[in-house]
Amino acid sequence: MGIQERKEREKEHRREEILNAAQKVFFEKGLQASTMDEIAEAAELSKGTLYLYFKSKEDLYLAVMTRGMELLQDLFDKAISEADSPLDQIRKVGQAYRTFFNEHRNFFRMFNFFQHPQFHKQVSEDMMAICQSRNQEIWDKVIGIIKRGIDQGFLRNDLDPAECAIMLWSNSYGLMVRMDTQLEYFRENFGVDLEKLIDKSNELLLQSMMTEGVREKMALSNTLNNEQRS
Amino acid sequence: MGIQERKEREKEHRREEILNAAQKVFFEKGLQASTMDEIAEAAELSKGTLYLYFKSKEDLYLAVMTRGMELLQDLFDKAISEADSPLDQIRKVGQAYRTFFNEHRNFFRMFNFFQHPQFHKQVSEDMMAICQSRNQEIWDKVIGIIKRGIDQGFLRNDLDPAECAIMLWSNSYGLMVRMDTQLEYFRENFGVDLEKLIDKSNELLLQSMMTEGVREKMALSNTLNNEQRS
Amino acid sequence: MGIQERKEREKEHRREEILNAAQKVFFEKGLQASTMDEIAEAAELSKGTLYLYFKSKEDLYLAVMTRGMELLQDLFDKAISEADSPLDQIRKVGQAYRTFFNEHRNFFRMFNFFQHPQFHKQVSEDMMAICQSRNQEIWDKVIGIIKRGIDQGFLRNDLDPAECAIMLWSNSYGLMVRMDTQLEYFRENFGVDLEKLIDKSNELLLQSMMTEGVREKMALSNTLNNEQRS
Amino acid sequence: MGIQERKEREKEHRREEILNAAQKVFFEKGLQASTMDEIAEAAELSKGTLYLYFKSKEDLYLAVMTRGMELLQDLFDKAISEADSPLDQIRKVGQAYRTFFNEHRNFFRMFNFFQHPQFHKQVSEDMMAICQSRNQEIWDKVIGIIKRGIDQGFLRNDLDPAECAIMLWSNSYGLMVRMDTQLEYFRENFGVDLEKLIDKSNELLLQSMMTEGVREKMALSNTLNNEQRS
DNA sequence: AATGAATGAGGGTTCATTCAT
DNA sequence: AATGAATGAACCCTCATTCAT
Repeated sequence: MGIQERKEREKEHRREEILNAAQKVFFEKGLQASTMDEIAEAAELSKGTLYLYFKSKEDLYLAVMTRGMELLQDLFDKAISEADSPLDQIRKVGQAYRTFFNEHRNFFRMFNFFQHPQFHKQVSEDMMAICQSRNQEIWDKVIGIIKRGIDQGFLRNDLDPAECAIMLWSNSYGLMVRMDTQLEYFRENFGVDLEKLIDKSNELLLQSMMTEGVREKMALSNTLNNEQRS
Repeated sequence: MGIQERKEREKEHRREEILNAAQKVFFEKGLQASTMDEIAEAAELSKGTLYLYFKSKEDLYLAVMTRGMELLQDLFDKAISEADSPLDQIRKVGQAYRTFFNEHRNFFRMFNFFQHPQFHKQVSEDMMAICQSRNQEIWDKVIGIIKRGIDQGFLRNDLDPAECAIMLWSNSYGLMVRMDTQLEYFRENFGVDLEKLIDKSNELLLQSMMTEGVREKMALSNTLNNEQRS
Repeated sequence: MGIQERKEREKEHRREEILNAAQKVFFEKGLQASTMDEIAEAAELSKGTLYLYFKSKEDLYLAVMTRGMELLQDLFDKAISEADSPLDQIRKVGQAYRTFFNEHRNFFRMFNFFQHPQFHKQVSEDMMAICQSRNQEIWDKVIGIIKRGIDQGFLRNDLDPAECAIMLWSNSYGLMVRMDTQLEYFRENFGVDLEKLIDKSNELLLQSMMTEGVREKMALSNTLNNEQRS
Repeated sequence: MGIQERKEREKEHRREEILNAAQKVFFEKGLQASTMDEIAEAAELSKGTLYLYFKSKEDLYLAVMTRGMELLQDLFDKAISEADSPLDQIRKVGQAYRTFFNEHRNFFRMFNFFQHPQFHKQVSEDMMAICQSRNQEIWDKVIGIIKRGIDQGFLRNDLDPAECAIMLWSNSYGLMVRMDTQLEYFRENFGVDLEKLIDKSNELLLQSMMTEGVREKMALSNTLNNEQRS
């Protein structure tokens, strides 16, 4: 048994090494421009070995994407579990998304890239199905939080939870894409700090979704906080 | 003279035909996955002929992108010139962007695609420069409108025009990407109509930027309009 | 009649212009690397027009080579006619060859290039035949001079005129090739002036072919010349 | 270990096979007119395989040239080491060059071809540098021998070793080119045996460079030899 | 399990030549 | 006579994948 287990572990370890190499190369060049040769070299393995662990280049890419999706899900799960109220959950999930964007930019870009319908035609249906299912898990999770926020009276009950989730997400997403591609342009030409703008914009949007009472309570606590600070 | 003119026209016409063919192929497969053979076949011309009109595949791609950028600029220019107030300009430009998204979806996707840093590595610096310069023209135009809106008292003067432009644009953009990729998913699972959500979300955002007076006047006129309709 | 003649002249003139252009391009890049487009552009004519005057790229190349061969023949003919003795003829022809090398280096190289058997396979048999016939005319001429030199007692009658011609020619030729490719190398590393070496070497070789009497007479006249100079 | 060595040998062997195929094709058609397809076919391998062993067509060509240069150098080295006096070295090196010309005619032609300035433009600078450095090694070697011949009193000390080397080499070279291209012409039309002419011409030239004493000693030994023979 | 040699199907681009105008 | 648009056959090189060892 022990031998078999060790072999199992070693195999898993080798798989991870290959994934690390592939991830590095894919991040740099994207799916098409990356070659199996490069990945093999980065993994310090022969090209043939890659095919023992992954059945194609695309399969490798999918495995890397899966890593990223798991990473995002973990961040979200952690945010949710650490928060002490539905409102806090929403905020922390938002922060988690921004963390993902900032600290795993390459995955953020990979996901963006993958969204393009052009891309879909170059990829097997299996891969598409897997990715979409993952994606929907995340959306279901986010919408679930908002729903709880409404049900527990934190957010206005005239709002649709799915719509709120989409608006909050898309608001962040849209600004992140801008930040990823034009951070310097806006800073230099218009003195705009996109990073702060994301925070600000998201908080404003969230407040407009809160019930009257919650908003007032929050304003009060902010005032107190500010007084304490000063 | 007539002969030369006709030849000129025919040549231009042939160029357009090639562009049409290339556009079709690029829309379907993207830059890398499209081949000159496919484009030549779509254009019903020999591959060599393509090179009489465009010096490389990339050049062809750039020409297609340029078409799209001109299209977007024209839509924006038309929107601006037809509007009768800065506020109306902002709204009409927003509508123009949504029109572009709805009626020229493939160009919208192409631009998205082009933004990816991975993509930049596969494209000449010349091409990047041209596209970025176009892009900045558009941003300058949009920010200009908002600035006028503030200067003429329609929008709150405590706001930064560039920040407003970015927020409005990114808000629409984020939702459009969602709509482009998950329209059906949200409609079927949560009954959300993304198209309406874009309108709604944009109008809300815009209102939060207006000065008190303007917002009230608008609310009044809306009431009147609604009464007239009913 | 006058009209036809003028047309004839114009046509000839146009042909010359094309040849000038082709020559320039061929000199720079050689047969294979030169394109009809380049030649057409250099001639400020359309590509199609080239084919009205020459039936192929190769044909054009042949015409340029012919020019060069005529040039060399003219130089030789002039040298021969201006000389006042067989010995002087030989010397002047040698000088003419060196003049050709120095002032029409590109033709010298073209001929060299053309000699390569590899090259022959890429060229029509017609072309080969024409060039070889020209080449033999020149050899016949040179050998003829030497023969006269022997017959009239200037050169040793135990020598074979063809052998002498070959030795003189090849001696110059071998040094010229060296000079063409390694002039700098030998000057910088060994202080050798290849140009002077050609003169010296040729004169030595020629003297070794002279009859005793002629050599003494020449030595005497050189002494006198040197005394006059000093 | 044995396995690795065998693989190493096999790989080397395969490389040689490819080189043999390439050599054959290059000899026939030259660099430009030879295609990788032809070489692959001659090697009975796929085109892709060629690129596992050589990074480009030019690299393959360079490898073939290198073979030739090594061959010539080996011949020269052997000639030098087998000779028992500087004078004998010079003679044996001359013979080695003639052997190279006779037995490796295609390499002789390849080197000629490579000298053409036109050719240089079609070849990478790296390649040029490598070939020139090889070429200079040979020249240095040849000049070195002559220098020793002078220093040890075999050759006249009023002569420059580099000049002598150039004259001897170029004399042979010029006649070889003639022989390569017009052997038949001269034999049939003028009864000249170019092969013997090279020997004779080279020996004459060498004698004119010897010191008086050496020349007399040689003449004497020749007389004796001839008497013994008769 | 791991290797890495071998494959072969393209991919973008070039260019001599033709031909309708 | 002159044009120049169009062709199509190559050419060099790449790379995902396979397979014998």
